[in-house]
This record gives sequence, structure tokens and C-alpha cells, in this order.
Amino acid sequence: MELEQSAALDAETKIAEAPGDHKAELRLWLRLLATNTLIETEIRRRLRERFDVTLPRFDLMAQLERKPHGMTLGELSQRMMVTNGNVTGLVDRLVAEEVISRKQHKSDRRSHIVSLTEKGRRQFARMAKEHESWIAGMFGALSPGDTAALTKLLGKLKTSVRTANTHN
Amino acid sequence: MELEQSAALDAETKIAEAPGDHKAELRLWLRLLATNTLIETEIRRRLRERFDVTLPRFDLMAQLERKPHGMTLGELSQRMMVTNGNVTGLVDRLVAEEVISRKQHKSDRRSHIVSLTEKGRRQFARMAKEHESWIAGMFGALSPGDTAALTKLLGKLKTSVRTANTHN
DNA sequence: TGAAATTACTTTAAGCCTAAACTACTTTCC
DNA sequence: GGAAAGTAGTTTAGGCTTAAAGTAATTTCA
Repeated sequence: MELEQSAALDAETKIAEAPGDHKAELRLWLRLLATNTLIETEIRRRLRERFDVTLPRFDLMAQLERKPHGMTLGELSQRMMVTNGNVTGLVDRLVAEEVISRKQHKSDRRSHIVSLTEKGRRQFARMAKEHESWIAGMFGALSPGDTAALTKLLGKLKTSVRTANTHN
Repeated sequence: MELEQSAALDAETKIAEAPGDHKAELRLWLRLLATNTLIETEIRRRLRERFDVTLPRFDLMAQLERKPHGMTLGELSQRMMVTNGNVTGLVDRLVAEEVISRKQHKSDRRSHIVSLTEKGRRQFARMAKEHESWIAGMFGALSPGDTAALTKLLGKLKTSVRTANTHN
């Protein structure tokens, strides 16, 4: 009896929603955006304060750190999810700082390979260590279960977004 | 025997983790960032394509839409989580487009009240409607339960981040 | 082979964003 | 009342970011 009533209520709630109502999704998107901004702003602030480095530069170095043999500017821009022109400018600045090097591709003369210099590798190692602990601190109130669940749900959302963006 | 062995393995895995290991949190943060970027980039693209408007301008108008009597530049910058200087520039551009108005505060001559014009309200209404359906589309593969769970977990994360950022 | 298409990257113009310094006004407090 | 402190907003210099147009090299294919 109890169960039946609550099932009926749920159905009623569903039906009561206006046809084009997507408040829950909108609310979720706003929360995702706000959370992301909160974390990102603080990470930017700490990177600047502690290492006088920007997040895009840190991100670029993080990509290169995983590929000891370096990668092309095009591959970098894909991984960083930014435009080619953006990467050109970032690479210019990081080369000037001597933390990365840009070399002609061996066979394709349009292409260039960028990779961390020894100085860059050392600098990145120091930054990455602290960065990881900042994240751990900010995520501290999440249990391992929360973390796993959130990771899984975001994976599902990511897939959903990719599907919607390519098939529309 | 089997069960005991696997329990032993789990314990061993736990112990085997380096003291400062936070791979799970880092992975979660990277996924959150990537998902956010994916959605945001697409929303920016559609706003530009359909309405020739940028996301910051849309966001500013969205804030004002909720406050028919308008708000100060300071309040706007807080809600948008950006600096005062940033808002000054955005407001200048939106006033030039005649979608918002900037008026002297009645009693405090340092302060200004900005609010949507009639034109701005109409324009925003059109944009908001489509925006909502874009979000619904991108979030389409999430069940109502997923959406609720994700909203809840992000709320927890947001609180965790705020706590970490203020108490450190 | 050689013209057309494609690819890798750079340049440009314009907007977004920040921190820091500044102006003008208001509040506090002696 | 008036000096000092605080607040609201603007300006400035510099970095990030994009879309679109441009350059140079490579690939395709008739």
C-alpha cells in the first residue's frame, strides 16, 4: 500500500513536469561550472604565487612530461583542447624560458617537435608534486567511494556530451 | 581460500600505495576539467553561431535577469566569480549594445546599478530557451538518478573545496 | 608529373581576464 | 569636524584564447 502510493506520486511528478523543462540538468551544469571555476581559480593563484607560472604553461608541460620523445604542436593542441594558434604562442614563451625545446621534424618540414628540457623536467617535477597535494587537500572531504562514484558519473557525462556534440 | 587471498591482496594494495599518493583525486580533477571544457567550448560555439554573443556576456545577462531591480558592479563580479575590472569592461560593451543600462546609485555616488533593458530582456529570453535545450541534449544520456547523484556529489566537492581554500 | 587538395603551423585582430595601482567617495572614530 | 581607513569602480599592462586568413610543405590523383 505504502509502496504503491509512492510509486503513484513519482509518476505524477514526472507527468507534472512541463514538456520542455530541464531545470535539473541546468542546475547540474551550473554547479559543475561553479565547482570547476572554484578549483581552477585557486590552482591558478597558487601556481602563480608559488612558482610564478600560469595554468596553461603548467598544463603544456604536463602533457610533454608524459612523452619523453616530445610531440608535435598539433598533437599538443589536441590534447590541451585549444587551437593551434594558442599553442604557437605558449610554445614561444616556454622556449624563451628554456623549459621546452622546439626542433624541426626529421622528415616533415612543416612540423616541429617540442619536448621538455632538463631544466623543464626538474621544474615540472617540483610543481607537479605540490599540485597533487593541493588537489588532494581540496578533495579531502570526499571518501574514496565518493571519488570513485564522481569519476564514473563524469565519465558517463563526458560520453554523453561527446555523442551529443558529434551527432548534432 | 580464494576469498582470503583476494582480501589479502586488497590490503596489500592499500599498503603498497606510496604515502603521498593521490592518483584517484588527480584523475577525478582531470576528468572534471575535461568534461567542463568540452561542454563550455560547445556552448561558446553555439552562442556565437546562433546569437553572435560570448559566454561572459550571456552569463552577465543571466545574472541580471534574476534581479529585475538590477545590481551593483561589485555584486555582479562576485556572482560571476571574476574581478571588478573584468566586469567594468563587460558592462561597457553591453551598454554599447543597449542590452543593459548603467545608472548612478541613488545614495552612494561611488556605486552604479546595472540592469537589463527591455531589448536585453527579450534577447536573453530567446537565448536562454535554446541554451537550456542544448544542455538537456548534452546531458541526455544521464538518467534522472544520475543527474541527482552527480548534483549531490558536486555539492559535496564544492563544500570541500571552499573549506580547503579558506582554512589554508 | 604536376595541379589541386590537404596539412602543419603562424599571424592577426579582437575579446576575455587578472593583479596592481589609481581615483573618487563614504564611513569610522578621535 | 576632519584625518584615517575602507569601499566602489576604473585603468593599465600583460597573458590567454579564439576564428579567420595566410604561408609553406606534403599528399593525392588524374
